[in-house]
Amino acid sequence: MSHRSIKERMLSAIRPTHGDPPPARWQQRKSAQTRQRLVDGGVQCLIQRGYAGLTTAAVAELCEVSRGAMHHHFATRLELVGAVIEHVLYQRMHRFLEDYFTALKRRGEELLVEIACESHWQSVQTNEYAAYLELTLAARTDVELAELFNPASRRYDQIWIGEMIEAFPQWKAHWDNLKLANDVTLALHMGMLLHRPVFGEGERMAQLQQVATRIVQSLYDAP
Amino acid sequence: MSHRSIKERMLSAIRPTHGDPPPARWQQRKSAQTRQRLVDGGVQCLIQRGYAGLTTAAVAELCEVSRGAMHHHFATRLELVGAVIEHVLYQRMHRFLEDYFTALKRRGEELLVEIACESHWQSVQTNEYAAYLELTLAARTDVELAELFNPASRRYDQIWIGEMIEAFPQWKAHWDNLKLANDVTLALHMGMLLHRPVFGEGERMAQLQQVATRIVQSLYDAP
DNA sequence: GCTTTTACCGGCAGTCGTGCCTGTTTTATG
DNA sequence: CATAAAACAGGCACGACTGCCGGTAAAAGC
Repeated sequence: MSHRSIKERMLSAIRPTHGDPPPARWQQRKSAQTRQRLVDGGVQCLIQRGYAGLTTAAVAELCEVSRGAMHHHFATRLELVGAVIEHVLYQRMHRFLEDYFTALKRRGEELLVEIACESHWQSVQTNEYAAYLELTLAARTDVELAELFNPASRRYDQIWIGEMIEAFPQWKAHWDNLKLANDVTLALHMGMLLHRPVFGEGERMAQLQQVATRIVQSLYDAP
Repeated sequence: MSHRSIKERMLSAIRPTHGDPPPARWQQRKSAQTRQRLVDGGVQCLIQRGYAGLTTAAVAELCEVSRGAMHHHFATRLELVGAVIEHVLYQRMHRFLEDYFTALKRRGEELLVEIACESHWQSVQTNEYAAYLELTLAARTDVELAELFNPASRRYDQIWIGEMIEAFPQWKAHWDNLKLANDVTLALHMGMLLHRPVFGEGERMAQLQQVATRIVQSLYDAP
């Protein structure tokens, strides 16, 4: 299976399911466009001001949309949050796959482990991931959000795991190692990101990234 | 240097600096007591409802203290937050050292690496750490908090690094490895904790903890 | 062409958190 | 005992956010 089709399949599995039929009418097109603007605005708020700052008023102002229109598209704050969650999860996967396959094509498959680790560390430092992180963190103390986000997050994980073997056929022999390497990378990179204010961005962080790569490599080489 | 004195020195370096002179008068004692109750209440709020839920009203109600008394001890919300930060950092170190030295004494020094990794993973799952985590996360998007918390957090890191070599004299030969092992553990455990809603608490997490220990052990054995 | 639907507007009441302020009680001081 | 200084109580005004509702203009349906 080609890179392109793997990527497409993974993305379509996580794609937001709002207006699947392509909007034919003018009005619907404009509506969908406004809706998307609002979701993007929600993501922006999330990144810049955190989940607590993701407020209907702030989003409306940021998007230059009236509060009435806001309410028309998303009757309640949580409804907007739901759309933001879907969008963020989609964007996160999109961003990683984009980077990963581009780098893979450019640098060659023999550097697979190194490229995967680097791409993931890069993807963790994007705005898309910042939004995802913010939701993860807020869901720890906000039960309403948790009920909405955690199932979505687990579903993301399941899709990811399920498709990973397609993207990394080299690992087929030691499937458990791949899963473990994945989990280590996810956890370690999130921890590294959150420790940035303490660790800084210099040598200390570079060494950690080196360790991350070494672990994955050893799991790749091991039986 | 004995375990006890190392522990005392580390703790005194991070101890909250409010009423250093021991309160002699009745009134001052009661005042300090109420203040401490409020700080504890703030930590509770932080754990249960997140940083956004750490509100003066909530703390006052939780502690059964009037809003007036609240204002008397902490004129502004941020003032309370400052006290909470100091207390949380102190408690975090206290909790880890308590667990670590207890386990070390009980199970013997030859299991040092294993004990240290386990103790840290345990310490990460406590309420004290949950409060620390909540502050770390909130500081990402709240500039006011960041200005207060990040310096304190860095100071904690410096004290920790500086004293670590006293607590682990076996590592003196490869000081860099100790620091790296420490950083890996910090980052990985935080990431693991945050991935708990996705990873669950079963085999998947246990394997990660095993990897963490293995990394530290290999850094310990390596030159 | 007329009606219905749809997208959008702006205001209103209710809730909550904050900071401040004026009293009241209790303890220390001379 | 008088006075000052604390610890503490509770009310008030302000601002922010939420959810909802009546109204308008444009597009869709018949």
